[in-house]
Amino acid sequence: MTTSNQARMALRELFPAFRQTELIEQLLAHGQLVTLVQDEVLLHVTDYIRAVPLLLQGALRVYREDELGREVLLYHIRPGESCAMSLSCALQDRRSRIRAVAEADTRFLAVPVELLMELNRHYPSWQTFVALTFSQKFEEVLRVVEGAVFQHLDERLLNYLREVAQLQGQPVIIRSHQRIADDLATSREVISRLLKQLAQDGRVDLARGQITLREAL
DNA sequence: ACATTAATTGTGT
DNA sequence: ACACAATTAATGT
Repeated sequence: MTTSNQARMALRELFPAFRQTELIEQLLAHGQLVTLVQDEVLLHVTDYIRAVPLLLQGALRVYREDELGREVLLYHIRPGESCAMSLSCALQDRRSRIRAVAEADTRFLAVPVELLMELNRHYPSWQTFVALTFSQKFEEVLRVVEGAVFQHLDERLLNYLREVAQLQGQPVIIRSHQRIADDLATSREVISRLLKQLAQDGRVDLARGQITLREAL
């Protein structure tokens, strides 16, 4: 089967940590290939997590959301990576309080939670991968915390724009000021004013619903 | 092509 | 943060 072979190749390439062929075959046998278009919502706050994603292509952004509405961008998941929160939830059989959205057109292998214990028991390279995922995502969350505490908002905004541009592989970001404000947990007016500053400084070009970063990716 | 409406962005307090 | 103005895009006729 072509899709299955493509997935096999992608897994080998992107997850070199999975040494054993048998592990890869297990993942392919029980996992489900999922494709998302840009901005498609993969997971709502109230959802139970039924699978752990292994990213093959594109990117997911993961938010933590509180009781009513306020949300924080936690981290991104790129090809070759997985999601610490879904692993954590699967492990504890708890609800996620998390929202996941496709940052670009995205493809991943969804590994059902029932399989996780099994993988842990039999495959040391899986255990290593899980540990690595936790450590990686922990670092990313720390960076968010650092940013929130130490950095000024204009720097955070620039970093945000750079990250988005990089993830989707082009400097043109189609996104309203409101959306950005939500991602950075601030108000739309503030973002509008900062963006105007950035435009005056020649760092971005602005158009309605669209921001272009004037620097190399 | 024109008018109407909705969405986004700008600005003063 | 809120209120409102101004601008631009989308939609219907």
